[in-house]
Amino acid sequence: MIELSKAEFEVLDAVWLDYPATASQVIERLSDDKEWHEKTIKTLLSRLVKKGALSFEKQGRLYNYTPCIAREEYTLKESQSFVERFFNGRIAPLVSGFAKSEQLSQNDIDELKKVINDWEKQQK
Amino acid sequence: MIELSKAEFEVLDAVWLDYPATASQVIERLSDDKEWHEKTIKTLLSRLVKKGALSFEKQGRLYNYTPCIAREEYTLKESQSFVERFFNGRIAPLVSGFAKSEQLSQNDIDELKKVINDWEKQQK
DNA sequence: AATTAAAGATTACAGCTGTAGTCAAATAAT
DNA sequence: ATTATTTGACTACAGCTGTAATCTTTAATT
Repeated sequence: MIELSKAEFEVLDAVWLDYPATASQVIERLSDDKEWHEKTIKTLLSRLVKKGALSFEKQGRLYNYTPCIAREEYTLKESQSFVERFFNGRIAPLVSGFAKSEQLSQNDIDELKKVINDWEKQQK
Repeated sequence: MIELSKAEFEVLDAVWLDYPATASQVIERLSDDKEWHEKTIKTLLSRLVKKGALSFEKQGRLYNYTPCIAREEYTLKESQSFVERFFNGRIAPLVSGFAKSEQLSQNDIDELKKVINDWEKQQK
């Protein structure tokens, strides 16, 4: 699995919003939340290319970046390894921790029920 | 929040198994799964002390290490920040990803149902 | 008492990370 | 055409990480 740092992931996330995207578009998208210098973001874009998370095509002197992986695929793999490391691969203890510390809303519960329901339907 | 690297967490996890624990006990506990050199583990123990994750008391020339945080507390904080970063703070999409990719067993589902049930009871 | 062994402290070192600055080439502006 | 600007490439640098080796002190052995 491609290993990305937190900062790299946030930049990739900005590309996932809509792509292909140029460096300046990515910089624009990140400008609200982040205090990053333009150069910083460009460095991170380069590192993402080097790591194989982004590809690009030249459009004149600009680069048009496109993710090499789907967000869902990446987050799933990260989730798996997270749950493996912290909870021995079991997901319920993670959810349980949220529940115990009042981190769950009724909406979360409803969503979880739906996931369970869909799963059960899937099993026929 | 104390930031720990993966390797540091694994060493701390070995201390959580039973503590206070000496360095050689920790080394022993890790010897099955890990190929780590004794020196490596001692380095990680020192770094955990420096980061405030472990404290120790001298017992003669040995150190007896004790965690400064509970495992549940640490994993909860990590879970929160994980879910925040990858799923905008919502837990259901994480579970949903597991479901879609056939990562859930009937047992996981049963455990999740129990968590939901307990939560609902809690809300009276 | 002298020697050896073991524990922790200190040092090492390359690769990753956050966070840019500088440089060279291409383009836009005058 | 010349100059200024913008883009991406390359360079920088300290702190974190993985992975130990060496040094110092203290305890165990002979």
